[in-house]
Amino acid sequence: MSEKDNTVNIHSEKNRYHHGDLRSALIEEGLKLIDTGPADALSLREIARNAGVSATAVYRHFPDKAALLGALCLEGHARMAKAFEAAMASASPGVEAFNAMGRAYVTFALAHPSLFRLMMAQPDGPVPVPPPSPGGGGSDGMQILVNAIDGLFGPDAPAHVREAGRLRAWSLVHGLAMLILDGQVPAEPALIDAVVDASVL
Amino acid sequence: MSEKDNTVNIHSEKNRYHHGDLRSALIEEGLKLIDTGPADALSLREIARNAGVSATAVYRHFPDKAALLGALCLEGHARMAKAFEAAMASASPGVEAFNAMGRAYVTFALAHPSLFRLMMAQPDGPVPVPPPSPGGGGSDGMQILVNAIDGLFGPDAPAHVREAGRLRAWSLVHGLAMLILDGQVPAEPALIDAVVDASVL
DNA sequence: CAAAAAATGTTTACACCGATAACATGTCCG
DNA sequence: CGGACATGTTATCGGTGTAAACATTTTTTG
Repeated sequence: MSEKDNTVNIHSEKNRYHHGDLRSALIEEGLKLIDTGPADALSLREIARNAGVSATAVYRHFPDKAALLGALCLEGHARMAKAFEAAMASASPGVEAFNAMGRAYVTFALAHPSLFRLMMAQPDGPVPVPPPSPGGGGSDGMQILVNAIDGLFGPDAPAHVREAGRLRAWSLVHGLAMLILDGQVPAEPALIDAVVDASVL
Repeated sequence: MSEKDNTVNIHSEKNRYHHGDLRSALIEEGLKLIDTGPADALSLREIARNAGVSATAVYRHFPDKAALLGALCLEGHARMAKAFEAAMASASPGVEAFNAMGRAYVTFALAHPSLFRLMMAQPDGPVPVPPPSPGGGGSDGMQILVNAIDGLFGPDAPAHVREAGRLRAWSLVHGLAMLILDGQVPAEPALIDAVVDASVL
């Protein structure tokens, strides 16, 4: 078809370029889909379909499916960081803030099961709580959490003590979240509180 | 081929029936395969292929892929129970035995990553540590673990205290195992000890 | 401004997967 | 022997991720 009919095809704010920026659209659709089903049911083709584009178009923006999922993880970590900051803000400093953080961790996992799973299954992605290993990056605003934990142990506690405490707390909330997500433990708020509130003992 | 050459085809202890019991062979091949790769790469077709049988033959013994995986989980739980009993046996009763148990949990997870993941992802399967929910079955020899935990809290401790302690300990070791399996935390034995040995604090 | 270059999207194709249906074969029991 | 049954196979379907070749649009450049 060499003739254009009536539609302007110069980029009119919404129909710019070929699609308008795909890549963002793909990430958006991906996030929308991943919250409505198991993580392994998330297919590249379905994301593309929902974005109104051919399956192989995805490969112009991501080298493969894993890369697209990686982008979803990144956005997920940003959201989790926001949830942490909010929890941190609405609690007085000290143990209370620490527990609020733990609750926020579990709450986020339960609210976005597949996304959470995906985030944690990304071995090279950012990490919510930096492990005691050298060079463990740590994600966006998570320094807040680290500071909170370090504060609990006192600023003069040896590094390895603070690090072990960090890992212990992380393991506890992570394990609880996973067990609930996998259906091994019921999602009763009382249970969650009982575990989380003991995380610093 | 209407003639049989030399092999007897009456069931001679090993070549009985069509295959000699498939189903067991499938489970065996499945367990062999799942320990040499990621869990989601475990395909029904590959298991059948390795068992020297057509893909659809599987459906004579399992209604679908999930059922076959379920059978793998069952065997996995049996093995984990064995590991627990061994750990329990080689430690003096009390806190020491309890910590040995936690270490055994993490050790099993690291030794059989995909199988462990599969076992834990089975919402309806047996559960290594019965959660505080009513009717939580608990797997094979796991009553030993429950008894050990209950012993730590004293026999006169309220039920909900013992149950919360159980869930806390389980969450801790499970979270640690998962974080290591997902590559979020390095698998350093010192770290594992630091976390596990604090599980009853 | 026009033509070359780059970016973006589509069609086609392949190998793999889980699952169903129809068919073939071996085994057991009357 | 001969049917009834259990078991295994082939053919096929819709689904997936991905690569190759092609088409189109935007950008860049002479």
